[in-house]
Amino acid sequence: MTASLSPDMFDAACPTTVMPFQIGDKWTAMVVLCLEGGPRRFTELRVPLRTVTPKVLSATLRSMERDGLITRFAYDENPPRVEYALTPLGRSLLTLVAAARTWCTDHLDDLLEARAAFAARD
Amino acid sequence: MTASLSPDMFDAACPTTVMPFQIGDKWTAMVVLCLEGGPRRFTELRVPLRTVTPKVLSATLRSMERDGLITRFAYDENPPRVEYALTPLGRSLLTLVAAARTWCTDHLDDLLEARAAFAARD
DNA sequence: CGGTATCCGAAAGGATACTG
DNA sequence: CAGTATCCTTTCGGATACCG
Repeated sequence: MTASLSPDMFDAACPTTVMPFQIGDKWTAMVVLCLEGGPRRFTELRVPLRTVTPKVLSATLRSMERDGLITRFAYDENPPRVEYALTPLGRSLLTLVAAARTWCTDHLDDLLEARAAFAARD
Repeated sequence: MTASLSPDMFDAACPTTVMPFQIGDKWTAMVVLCLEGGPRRFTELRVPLRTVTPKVLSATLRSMERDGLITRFAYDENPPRVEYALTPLGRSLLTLVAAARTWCTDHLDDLLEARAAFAARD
């Protein structure tokens, strides 16, 4: 079985929020990361994505489903159970997300330094 | 000397506008591409970026300068001349832009197909 | 549990006109 | 030439509350 997702999976002050990348909508890349280890349920995703509202998360998921990045499977059970999983297409984003994250960690200091320098002389 | 930029450098119906990536603001990645071959002037950039308004282009350029992606050099001449050029940091984005573009061309068909399928059954 | 409905504020981007 | 000034529309994301 897959381990549960940590509430601390995404740092609230994560440097990547400062960085000039976006894959899909605001939460798309994080959802991809959350699904890397296997299928997840709606509420399960809300744990690491602590501040996302249900409305926005469902919109994100539907848009990702629409684009073929994830599948949505609703079990015919009560209480309801729905599982989201990466498609091969969604999985193909992982390398790109990794590349973007690498760029961010590699160059965060440069960017922050540039901002400080710019603020100083203007 | 560097060849001039073509007005057709960016297809108006470019597939990448459909794709789920964004580097910086809307025009950032295109500016990076425009500057790949060497320094460019404001008006020169407006040729390939046909639909960008001066207000938005100047905001984009200032934000890129602020983040250390480009330099701005104003010659002390009349009529005025200003040149924008990639910094090493900005240049380091080129590989990432290339990776994103590769992903887009490789997977555009998949994404379009997924959208059509989604639209069909809903 | 897995969402939807409604309302709202902020921000991005564009249209148009003007300037040193 | 290289921008700035105003205004305006659209979009995104969040707050809150409710539903099958």
